[in-house]
Amino acid sequence: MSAVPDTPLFQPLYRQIAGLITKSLDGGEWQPGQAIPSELELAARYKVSQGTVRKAIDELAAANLLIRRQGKGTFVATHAEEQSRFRFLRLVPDDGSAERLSRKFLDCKRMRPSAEVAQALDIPGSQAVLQVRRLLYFRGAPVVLDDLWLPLSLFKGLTEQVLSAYEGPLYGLFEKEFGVRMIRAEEQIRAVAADAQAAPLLEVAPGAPLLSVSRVSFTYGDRPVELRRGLYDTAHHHYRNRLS
Amino acid sequence: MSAVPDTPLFQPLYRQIAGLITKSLDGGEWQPGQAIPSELELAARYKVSQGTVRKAIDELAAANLLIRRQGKGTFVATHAEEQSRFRFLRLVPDDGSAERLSRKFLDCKRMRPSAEVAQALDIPGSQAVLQVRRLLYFRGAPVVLDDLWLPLSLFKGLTEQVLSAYEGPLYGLFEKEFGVRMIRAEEQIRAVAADAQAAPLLEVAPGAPLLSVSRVSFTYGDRPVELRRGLYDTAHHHYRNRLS
DNA sequence: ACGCATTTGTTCGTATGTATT
DNA sequence: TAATACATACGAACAAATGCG
Repeated sequence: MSAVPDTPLFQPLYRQIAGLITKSLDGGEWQPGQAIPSELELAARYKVSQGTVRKAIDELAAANLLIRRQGKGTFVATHAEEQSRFRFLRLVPDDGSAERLSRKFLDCKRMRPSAEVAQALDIPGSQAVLQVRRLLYFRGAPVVLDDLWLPLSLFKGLTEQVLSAYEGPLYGLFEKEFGVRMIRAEEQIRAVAADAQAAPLLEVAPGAPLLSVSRVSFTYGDRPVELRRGLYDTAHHHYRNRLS
Repeated sequence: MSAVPDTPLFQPLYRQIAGLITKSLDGGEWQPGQAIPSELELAARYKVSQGTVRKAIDELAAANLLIRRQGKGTFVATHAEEQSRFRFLRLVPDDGSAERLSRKFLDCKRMRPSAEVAQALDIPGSQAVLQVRRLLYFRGAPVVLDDLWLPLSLFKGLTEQVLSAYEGPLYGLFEKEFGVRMIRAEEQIRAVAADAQAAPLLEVAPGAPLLSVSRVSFTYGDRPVELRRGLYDTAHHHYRNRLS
């Protein structure tokens, strides 16, 4: 007969600390790639033991918000490093070769969001979004056609020139220039037939089977900040996934 | 100029303990669904502190080999529970409804493995395998056509009758009747066109886009024990994936 | 090349809280 | 209510990696 609240009010101390650290990350107190204070410093700051801070950091490291490096410190995760480049891009060539990929931006325009886009981004239909269309090339051949929708309020100043000028992963640009950090995403994958618009861009026959990948990316606090819809030509590549 | 061994010989104590626990799991000392000894008992058995046992169990629980339940004990993970039923089946209906699924076994025969199958299962081409073909129905409509290849040596006595008689997930049958426990899997996903064989079974037009999912499942020690190739009709369902 | 300080990683011990039976 | 088991929290000590002087 005891009341069981849906959202428990009393969290263990280490989880409260994890929440405070997350709030500091969200607030920009520590920048991506930089070290956060040492465990002993944080313990003093929050008036808890080092072990409690350790457990809080363990959680955030498991969620890929932080990266621990023995002897050096604990660092804010970043998309700007080579290591994390394939954390969100799961398409790999069938022969396992490490191809370098290039890209081309086809379009970048502001627009009113469709109902679907507005719902995915959790914004009112009256709030403008930016739509970006791009092609990814593996070894010179087009393999991925991506459409991105971004809330304009978070990405003021993003233009095709800015996109084309930046080297490196898009999420690196987002976190560096706009302070928007992607920390997780949900994808919906299905097989579709290439339509008249996509087929020539991907250089496949109309009706050819393509992988459709819809992704909503989230920042701190599970706030959606990007909707992405990709069409993958999987003739010589596949989407790799690990179940555990 | 110091030698850096590829496989470090000296592992931390908690990881050695995790290895010993895994060996006991592999050896069948504790059965799926059953509780393993308490942390204090294990600490006494291995002559280490409770904290070290905790950290070892933490690792194995994170890898879904064990499940902790406060106040009750730590249990060997099992595929026989409703909760874990969708750990390996990632296909969900677009409308989010919780449909019940049924199935039908079309075939079950022993055969020599193709080169591809033998390589995936890491067995010699001379060692026979079992091939199983089945259909999964969501709400009465065929949605998944699966082919499974299993090493005959591990699944002696598996017949279409045994398969049809068993209620519940296939991996539950495998662990209960054959002592083979799937603990992780690698999938390769692509879009393909329905061929003349698959199209009528899935009740789609020939050439219709289908999701192709190739899976290799592993048991303890990363030993592959199943190859599976599924064709999913994603007209009203999608493959759900979480990136983090 | 060496030693030292710093930081995270490992291990132990103890006490208390919470969930289950 | 009591016993058991996992969960939380603190403290201490040493190991291992790193970087600096």
